[in-house]
Amino acid sequence: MPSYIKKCPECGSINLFWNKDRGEIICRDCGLVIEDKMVDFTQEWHNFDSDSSEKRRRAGAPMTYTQFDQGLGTDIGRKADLSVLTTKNRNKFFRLRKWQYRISTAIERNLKLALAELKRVASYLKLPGSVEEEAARVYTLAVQKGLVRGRSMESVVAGALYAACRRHEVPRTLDELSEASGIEKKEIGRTYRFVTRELGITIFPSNPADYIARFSSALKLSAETQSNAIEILEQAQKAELTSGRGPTGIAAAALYVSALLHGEKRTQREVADVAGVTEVTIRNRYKELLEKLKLEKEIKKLKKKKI
DNA sequence: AAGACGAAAGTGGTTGA
DNA sequence: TCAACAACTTTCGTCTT
Repeated sequence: MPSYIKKCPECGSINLFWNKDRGEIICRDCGLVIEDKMVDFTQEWHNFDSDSSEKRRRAGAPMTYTQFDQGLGTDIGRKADLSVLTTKNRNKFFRLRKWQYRISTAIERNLKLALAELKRVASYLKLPGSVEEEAARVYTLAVQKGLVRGRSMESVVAGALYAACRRHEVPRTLDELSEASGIEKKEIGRTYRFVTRELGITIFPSNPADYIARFSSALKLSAETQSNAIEILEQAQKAELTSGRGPTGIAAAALYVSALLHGEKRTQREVADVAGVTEVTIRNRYKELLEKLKLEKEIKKLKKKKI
């Protein structure tokens, strides 16, 4: 314990605890971290939760993936009878072992960095643990296939997360991923497509209904409006208005109509912002919805009532 | 004054030769 | 590999409330 620290500046307690591994000095009474001199490379892993079991899980999952890697790869052993080999073959043997060592440590190092980044982005987006794990798995596979080469680690992480979100039906838009990871939208899209294609991951086109809940709460709309929006979406799907169109645009338009019908009017601008599309797109989808779903009457009725 | 609407031109991605 | 194409965006002017 450094001598210049005598008591906790927060509560005055002298009951201090020095965690040498972490380089922290912690007050046992109020929990304040008084000193953390040591550079802590595991920082992000702890920043976002206080729960200790969570901490362990965070550290645990990546290790299983690195173990998993060991399980797949075959180690070049040390106990072979080298005397039966020719000099040439013996040199080859040593060379191979050296290379394997280099490659496996490189992969591990990359994984550690990448998974820390993945945690950071995932918790920024408040993604559930299952998605995070899936993304970690996808990323690990990508590393093993050498898909990261020539691409930035961060963009592959973002792509893996995007894929995991889609698979678990908790889609985030590319814009959100982009904001969280600091990678350009098109770059994420590109690595996403590349990685899923190379790994043979098939992903169904995302369902507009998956977006409704999130957009709806962002706009502070009622539950009825939300469920009605989903009904509108189902009708739209039957009328084949959804194929080929951006799911976010459709979701936004359905929500916009539903809000109108429930007297919770939001401007096109507001809806467009949370959905990450433009007003124009909402207008186009909105127009189609009105035409095909016979909703004009209802809208007109509403207008008359107000006048 | 703000929102809604629509036209026109531009962008990035997919598809089919 | 390139051009055609559809969806979407941006921009801007006009109409409505």
